[in-house]
Amino acid sequence: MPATIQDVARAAGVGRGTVSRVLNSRPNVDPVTRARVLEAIAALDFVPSAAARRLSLRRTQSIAVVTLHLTRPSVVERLRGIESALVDAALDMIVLNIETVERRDAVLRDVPRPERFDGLILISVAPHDTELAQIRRSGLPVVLIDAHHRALPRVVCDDVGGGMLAANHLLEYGHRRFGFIGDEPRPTLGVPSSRMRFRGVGLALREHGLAIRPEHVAEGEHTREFARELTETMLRSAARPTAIIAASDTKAIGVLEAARTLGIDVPGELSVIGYDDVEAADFVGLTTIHQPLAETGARAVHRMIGLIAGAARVPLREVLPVSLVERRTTGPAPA
Amino acid sequence: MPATIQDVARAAGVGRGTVSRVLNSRPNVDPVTRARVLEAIAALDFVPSAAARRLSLRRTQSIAVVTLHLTRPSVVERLRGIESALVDAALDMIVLNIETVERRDAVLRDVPRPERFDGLILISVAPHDTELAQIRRSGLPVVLIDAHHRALPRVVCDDVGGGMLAANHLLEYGHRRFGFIGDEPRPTLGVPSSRMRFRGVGLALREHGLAIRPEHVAEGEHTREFARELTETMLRSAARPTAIIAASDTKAIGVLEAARTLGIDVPGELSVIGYDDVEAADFVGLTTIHQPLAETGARAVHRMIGLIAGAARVPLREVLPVSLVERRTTGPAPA
DNA sequence: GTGGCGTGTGGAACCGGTTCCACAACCCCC
DNA sequence: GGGGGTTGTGGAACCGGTTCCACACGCCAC
Repeated sequence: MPATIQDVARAAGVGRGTVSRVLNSRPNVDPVTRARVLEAIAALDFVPSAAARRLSLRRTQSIAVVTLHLTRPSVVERLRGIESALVDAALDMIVLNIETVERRDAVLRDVPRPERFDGLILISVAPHDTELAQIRRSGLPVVLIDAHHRALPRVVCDDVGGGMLAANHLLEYGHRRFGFIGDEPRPTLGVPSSRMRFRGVGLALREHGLAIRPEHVAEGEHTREFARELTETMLRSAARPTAIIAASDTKAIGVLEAARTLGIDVPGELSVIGYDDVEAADFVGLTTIHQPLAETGARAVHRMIGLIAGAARVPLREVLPVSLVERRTTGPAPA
Repeated sequence: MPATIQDVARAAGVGRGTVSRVLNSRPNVDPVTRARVLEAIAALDFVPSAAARRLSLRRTQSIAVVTLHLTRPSVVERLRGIESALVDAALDMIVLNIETVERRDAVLRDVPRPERFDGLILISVAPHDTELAQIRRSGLPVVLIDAHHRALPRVVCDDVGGGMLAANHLLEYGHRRFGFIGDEPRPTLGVPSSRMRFRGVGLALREHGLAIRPEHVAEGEHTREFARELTETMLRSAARPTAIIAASDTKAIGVLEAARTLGIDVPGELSVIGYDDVEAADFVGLTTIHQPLAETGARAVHRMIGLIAGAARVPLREVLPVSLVERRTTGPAPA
């Protein structure tokens, strides 16, 4: 049976209020008294009850983190950044994972409860307007990661910039005909970062008076197999692209497989760029866009702590820069 | 400001005790009264405060999950199984990640606190004896996953069986000279599952009157590069093995790289088997051992729920079977 | 009619903290 | 030496649930 604040008070011969003041290092405690209380705390191996604290303070000391597809490497990496930052702040991290639309709706309905959490961090999930209204009513601070909502603080990586980076890298190699393999343009779950990367590519090309042909844009399910199929048809077309930008490494690997089965040499006849820099990208030798994923998590936690402390919600949007990692799947355009 | 049980009691014209009885569907409540209370609950959109509940019940409704290397795919997959099972049981999952020895010790010191958690699930972490004593004193139920401790309930995959499975597969292909690439035999963090897989390999070979040569066993750090280096020296030896079993897919991919740089054909001249069946194994075409990872998580949660309800700690050890996934890196032994 | 029992109910006490109020002790100054 | 301010402290009230006790009421049996 763990000791309570009352036990400590008795042992130190003081009142409960005084022990509480010592615990929270409040002023107006005589140094001698403080020492006696600390001694009693040590002697009894007293640790304040989180439950009682929460009830009394009406703060839970815990943050709900809602993830979409927990098992994706990019999500886990973000989670790691969040966990580490939350530990430093002595906040508990409660993870809620979403894999289906039903669960998404259930989670977003149940989560805005001030008596359960002090704040919400949503990864790749943006609330609908009715959900937002409910969150607002609950008074809970929210920070989005890798998601967009005009009215909520969010930490994102520069998807448009990443698309431009990829395109410019290929343009420098002299490529003129580009292909793009992306996610479904209107995902039922999650956020269209794929679309923003595509926009970045388009912007970079336009600066050179170029454009990507509609038949060289293929969007669909986030699997390797699907990407391979899409790529195979694209590469069989007459004026096939000399460079393909994929919205994820998983897709890029599908692209590489398609090239292999068609006997197209990479990077001799075709350059390929991925996105995410997952572990697999390294050993496949895939050129890709690297994002500071763990850092997005850490930044989001800092924003959250600020919001809990009452800071303003500005700047709403925090954008972290991405970088290009060149490996062995990109090279000069074929003559 | 959310409604409290007092508000409901007033609205329904009953006492707080009655509302509580209705909430917890206790007997001895008049159906008419019950209906009136439920009506009031609905009208006020009342949700009981978790904090107050916890304090009063002296139960936290949350489970601490301690992970070693959260970002490894196998760990995340287990976590997914745990999360899903905990949600079904209306328990919160609080994740604590370990990356360093210091943090390991800090987490194991802080975590056995009954006022914070109702139970502990440790993934790939086993407590020392002094830590175990402290956990025992706290009275918290513990379940280990992928970890061994003679006195604690645990859910593991059949590592020895997995090793045997791999070896038997290669024996059927006529291989006689085997190599093994494993983790450090005495890891500072974590559990020597690598060693148990090695034991399985040894057992299977012995049944055929074979043994693995000491110079064909290389153990070290869990990285691809390291595995590649170890393999290169092993493959340069005179009577090099015709089949290599790696204790993880990451290592196996290092093995494949080594073979490629030395110009050794896989599976023509060398067969390679990994362990884990991570996503990358699929697109590399790696033959590997598949483990029911998410299921270990779910099983652990069920054990935990049983323990919380007061079930006995037997059976202490629960072993889940593994299976072999044959892809393109194994084949008949060279003549 | 009355004693005994079961059922439904209100309300006090409790879980273990925090906060606020009241008050004592002391210092200082006029 | 009395009024006013500061400092340190104890203790009550509170956070919002659960649980237990006491009691009212109805029913049945003797």
